[in-house]
Amino acid sequence: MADDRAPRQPRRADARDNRERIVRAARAAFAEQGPHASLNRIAAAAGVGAGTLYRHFPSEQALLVEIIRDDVDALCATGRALADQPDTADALRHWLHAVARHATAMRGLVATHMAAVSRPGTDATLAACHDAIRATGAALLDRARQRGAAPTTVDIGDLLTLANALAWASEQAPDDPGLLDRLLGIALAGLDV
Amino acid sequence: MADDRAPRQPRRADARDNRERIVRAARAAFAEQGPHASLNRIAAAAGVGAGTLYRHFPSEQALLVEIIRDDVDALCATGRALADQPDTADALRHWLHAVARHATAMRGLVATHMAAVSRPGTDATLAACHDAIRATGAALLDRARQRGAAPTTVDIGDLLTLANALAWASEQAPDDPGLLDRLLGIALAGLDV
DNA sequence: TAGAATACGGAGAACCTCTCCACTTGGCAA
DNA sequence: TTGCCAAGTGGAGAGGTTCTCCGTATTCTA
Repeated sequence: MADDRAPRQPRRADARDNRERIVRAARAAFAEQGPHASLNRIAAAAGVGAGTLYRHFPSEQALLVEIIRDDVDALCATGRALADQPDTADALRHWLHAVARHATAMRGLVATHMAAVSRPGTDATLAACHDAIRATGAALLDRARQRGAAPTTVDIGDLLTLANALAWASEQAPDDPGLLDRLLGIALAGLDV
Repeated sequence: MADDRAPRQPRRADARDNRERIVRAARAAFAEQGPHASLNRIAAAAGVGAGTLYRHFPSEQALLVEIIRDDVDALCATGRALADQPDTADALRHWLHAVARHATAMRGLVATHMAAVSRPGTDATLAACHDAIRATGAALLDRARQRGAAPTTVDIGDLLTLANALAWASEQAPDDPGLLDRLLGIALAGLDV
């Protein structure tokens, strides 16, 4: 099994450069070919050897984490902005849509994320991303609840899992671009009691 | 790409025997190790060579189809039985639960199924399974609609996709056995308008 | 500028799926 | 019963994958 402790910031300038090129190549490859993009090919595209790629990112998961970190920040910012909206249920619904859309932005990311979160030994950065999303969602859900706009029994973790599941489903049917919105529409219909 | 036309019923007794042993080994392997169970190992466990496995089942998908066919029949029977129930919305809900539970019975099956259905060149038997499930669900949905117990805009295909998506999500979190029911509860809350 | 710390890269180990084809065997016609 | 041949077998191997190892090269620091 791969050792997930790799230096986050290489000391040498050339290494930082390589790391950056690998991330760029990986972003392109994952977006284009999905989760099964070959790490060997990514290394070649970045102009480095396989050993170098694995030195920087000991696993596919580590690479994905690097790629999604920025997106998560944006998602949390969106959530904070929505917290000012008067219609609390609508804000929550909007945000769950955003979460699902974010999840589908990079094919195969949802599955990796979901699989990782529910398993021990998860990458610390990934766990932090997950916590940030969860906290943002919890704030929106609490606010909706204070206005009686959401059943008190619903858990924010479940809502996020739901959004991710629907994102995954819509990934499976790339020919049906409207699917994600339709599924979210059905699933969240019961949210504003 | 594999040629999916393999003889459904071998002429020779020894071949039928081998085929059966392969299916048994595959069922055990998929249930235990999930979708990534090695076909080589399955062949070895069945006591046949890799070539023999591939002669009977040209792809992993073909093997899975063999395994789920019986389950699909049972699912459709359940659907027909539910058609007599007075509470039409509840019947539909019950059946979607059954679909989701069926989907989680064999780890990794959902993903393979979903991926296959939305792609051209799908195995004919798998397509038939899918059609049977869809028809059963459509009957239940129509009946619910006639009593005004479901929004007229909801499509049975979307409901099935939803059920499969939630099944997939619950597969990702094997430590949380109640997840599937909770997610279905949230997602179907808006169904009895 | 020299030495030490750091990073590189590609050969190769160990897996995977799937194909090919020389060989074996079961079932049927005589 | 026997012998033929279509049907079936199995494992070597092609070509892919992930990931490791370690001799070599480069950068940083004192």
